[in-house]
Amino acid sequence: MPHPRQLERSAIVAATLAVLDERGLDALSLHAIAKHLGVRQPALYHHFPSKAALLDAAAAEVLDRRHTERLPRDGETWGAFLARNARSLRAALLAVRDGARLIAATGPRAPDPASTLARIDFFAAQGVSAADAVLASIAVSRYVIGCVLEEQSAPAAAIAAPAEPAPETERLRSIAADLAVLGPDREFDTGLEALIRGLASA
Amino acid sequence: MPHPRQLERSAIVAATLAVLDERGLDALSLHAIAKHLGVRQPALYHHFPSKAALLDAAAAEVLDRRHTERLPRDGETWGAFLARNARSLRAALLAVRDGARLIAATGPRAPDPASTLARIDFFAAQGVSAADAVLASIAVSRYVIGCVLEEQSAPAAAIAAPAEPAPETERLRSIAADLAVLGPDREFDTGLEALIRGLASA
DNA sequence: ACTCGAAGCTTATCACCGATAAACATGAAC
DNA sequence: GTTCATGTTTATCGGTGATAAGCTTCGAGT
Repeated sequence: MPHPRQLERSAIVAATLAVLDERGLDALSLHAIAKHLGVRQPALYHHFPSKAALLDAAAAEVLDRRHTERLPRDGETWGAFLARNARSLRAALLAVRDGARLIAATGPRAPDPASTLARIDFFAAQGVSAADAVLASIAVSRYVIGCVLEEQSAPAAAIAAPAEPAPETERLRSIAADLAVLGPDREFDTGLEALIRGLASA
Repeated sequence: MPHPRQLERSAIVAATLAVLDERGLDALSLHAIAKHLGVRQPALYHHFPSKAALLDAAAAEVLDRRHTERLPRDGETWGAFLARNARSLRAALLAVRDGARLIAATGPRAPDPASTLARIDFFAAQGVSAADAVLASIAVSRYVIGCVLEEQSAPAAAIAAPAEPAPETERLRSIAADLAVLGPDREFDTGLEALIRGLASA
């Protein structure tokens, strides 16, 4: 290594996430990332072959760092595990600006085979077939991504505010207000718990 | 209207969807759309204030045109309606290349108040509160978007194919193969039916 | 019927993006 | 001390969304 290597992959990924939090995914440019590192833009290409590869690494970093609840615990029901796993994934995506879009934009992540098999065995020990276990896991993760995608996209203005206050819309406003007090967490949990409950009664 | 107006909003939207199907969302440029219309790129700005507005219109067009099953039928249970609605939404998104990403990229769509209230009344007639009705609808639509997003993003290579065929991975391959024969529709329906079943047993 | 104004297109151009090529610097290996 | 690969730089390319200014054509007003 002939150079003091002032640039490390991990530093670039960290800078990427910092700029992402500042500017959002749409305004995330290699120029901005390089500037954040005190470096010129083409320097990044010595560590990542393309912007897409850099975003891939950033997405993986978010999941590795924050999506911690990935393994089942002893004595846990598979439903409880799926719920815990889902909430962990959601928290990870919410922790970064445009986190869901970031994960969706990058290619499909491949969980390491060992933990996948551990999951399958964990389900099998409770009488769930491998196919059903994978189907349930997929359904839950897709629900989570769909939820966070909308949570981060919408400006939290539940139902659109129309120009003139017709009597109908007043009723909608009131319903939207009822929804708003529940909060996004409750909103998410309602669907999550329903999904898992339904998977259990298959 | 002083000019023969060779360009109509609807024609522009149609061209946008055509180019989208040819090139995909990432390669969708105003230049390509204009070329498809036999027109120069800045001409589009006389009909849409920005590319985002054009994509908004295109997304709305997809939903208006293809997501047809939006209203409940007489005598239908709310679960059956939600399932029919969800499958219609999924079909609409799948009908266009990158359909889910298109819908996700554009702002939140506001369904017209009348049909929203009709939905709520339909749920109410079966003893479901307005808040629960909206929560259920939101959960289902988010699940659908999450599903189609992954269906259109993944190259259908269920679980990643590793380089060396370790004994573990062979088991995974076999499970993945079992999953693949079920097909994406069955995969989607499994989660959808579970979600609705769970919502019903709240 | 002639003008006039504006709609709708054009050409020209801008700043910015991701990406590549080539030149330059630095430090380790011998 | 020379060599050379590594990692940076500057310069540049094609393409993007967007804006400005000019030209053409029609419809409206008198």
